[in-house]
Amino acid sequence: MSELETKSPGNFIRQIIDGDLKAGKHDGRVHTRFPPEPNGYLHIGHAKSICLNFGVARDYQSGKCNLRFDDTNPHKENIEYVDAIIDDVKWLGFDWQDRLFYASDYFQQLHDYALELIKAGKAYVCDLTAEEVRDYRGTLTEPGKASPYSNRTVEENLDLFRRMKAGEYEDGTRVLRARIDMASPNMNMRDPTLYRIRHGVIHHQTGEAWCIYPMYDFTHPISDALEGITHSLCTLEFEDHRPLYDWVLNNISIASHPQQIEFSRLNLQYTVVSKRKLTQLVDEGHVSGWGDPRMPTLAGLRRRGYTSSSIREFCDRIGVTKAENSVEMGILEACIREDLDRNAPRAMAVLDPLKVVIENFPEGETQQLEAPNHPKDEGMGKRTIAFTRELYIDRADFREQASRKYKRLVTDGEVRLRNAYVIKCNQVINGPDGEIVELRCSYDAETLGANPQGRKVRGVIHWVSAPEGIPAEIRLYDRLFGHPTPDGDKGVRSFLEHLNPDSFKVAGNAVVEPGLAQAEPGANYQFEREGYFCLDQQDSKATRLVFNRTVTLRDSWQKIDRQKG
RNA sequence: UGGGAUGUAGCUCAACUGGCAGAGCGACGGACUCUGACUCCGUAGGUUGUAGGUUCGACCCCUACCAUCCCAGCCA
Repeated sequence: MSELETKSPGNFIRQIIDGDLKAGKHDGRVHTRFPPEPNGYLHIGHAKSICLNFGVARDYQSGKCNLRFDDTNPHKENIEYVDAIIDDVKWLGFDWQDRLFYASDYFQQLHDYALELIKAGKAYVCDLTAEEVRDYRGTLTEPGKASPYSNRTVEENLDLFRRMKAGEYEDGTRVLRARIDMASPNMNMRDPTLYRIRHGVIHHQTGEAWCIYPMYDFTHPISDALEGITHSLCTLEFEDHRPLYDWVLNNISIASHPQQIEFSRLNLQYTVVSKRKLTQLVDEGHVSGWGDPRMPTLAGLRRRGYTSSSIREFCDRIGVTKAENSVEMGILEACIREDLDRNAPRAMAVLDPLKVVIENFPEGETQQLEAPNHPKDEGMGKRTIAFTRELYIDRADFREQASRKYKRLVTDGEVRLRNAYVIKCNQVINGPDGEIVELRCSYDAETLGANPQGRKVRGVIHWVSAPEGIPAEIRLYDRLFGHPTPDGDKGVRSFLEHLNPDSFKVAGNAVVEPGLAQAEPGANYQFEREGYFCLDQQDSKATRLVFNRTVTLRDSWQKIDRQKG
């Protein structure tokens, strides 16, 4: 039953690889890499890339996938992110074996290749300020003009670059640039920056060994080549960078030449999948952190109760193409529901308790009833639940009067208590404000595991024993944004305006069945008729159980209510 | 008004590379049910962005147009 051994569906990238294999390219090897920058937590969009890269490696004979941190900008990067990313990729179910790398592992080699370019007259040290560089670059419709420093001699460039490295110059005073074509219609080819100076930052891997740091466009192709990557998969915005990727490899003495292939990033409705925006949500305190259960981060989804296999399944279902996309949240939800319906044990929890007194059940007595942990999987075993004279049902499961569509308890009506007896509501007790505070009911002792004689009971509701049940806090999460594309709405100043104020609610007076005291942190349950929940890994304590709602059950009554009421 | 890409069902993707346009999710209707869940059965939904062209035959090839996305960081 290991999903990891199941092949992912085909896509255009796998077709390219198939073709390459048939043509005998790359000595018949397939080697990919997942190259995160450790400047934030991984999100569901990264999961798409991880599943693609590691999935390809898994599905091809002797395929390999490296985990490589693209850590060339110490300003934004952080060891905390490195650790979190490692955890997340592992959790997602993938293994890079002994191939954990850092672009910073190659700083010396990168530097030496830069020297090669300088010696070949293909790179130069430029003294222009950042603004001047921008001016010289031209615009989308006008060509740029050559930097006044682009004609320095090789010797001068070598000397200047050596001194850059030696720390003789301040940040921003000089850069190393490739000499390509200032008139190229592709902006990336207008003498792109290769190295910049960064003093006073401590790199999480290399410490203070370097004060010059290579740019992505220089680092990435070389790192790929050094690792023997065959197919370098990245997102669409790097399409324009491919000529530069190839230029770098074609102009240095490196034999290997991986093939860059671009695919479209994931967009998920009712959330944002952009590290910048997620960082903003965290920094400005709109969420409790990167692992907030409402975040589309892997850490957030995990805490919310999503399983890694459901996320892998999601990635298989959405596919890989080059088309812009906007994936409905329903697909992700369908994946977790499918997983949890099959695998999560059932339990009962009352979120908004309303007291019920079974008048014809003896006071002080507890009857242990038996209930299956899963309605369709006997292998999951049984549990006992306590039935007592006083119990709780959910306030929403009672109405003084209702139409025939309402299949729950009404005054003078009957309803089945799940896994227990049929009860009848005889009397409604109101509080001083007219609020319903208690229901006086009677139970039919003949109805345990049997239908009542001569009459039909229209509904089944869940319940928990009042004296035996355990108080719990149940956190109800909903979509973080109230708009399908919060970052795509031009009618609003900031995507933050679409934050859903109801994305987090707490059912603080919930009561759960006694057996849940033994729940393991992170364990998934279906609370019958409510949804899927997991025991919170961080905040739940033996003295105060905390559950997170992962997702509700599919809800066909909502629309019925909408239609009728 | 430069360059690069992308348009197939509501959404995400298929279509053996020129041979009767399908699937998953969703929607709608029904059956079943001690979860308004699950499961099962059924229905709707397409001028394949548009207009031409090539061909016995075009989602696929050609031309033009339209729409959308990306690119002017010493970010990745």
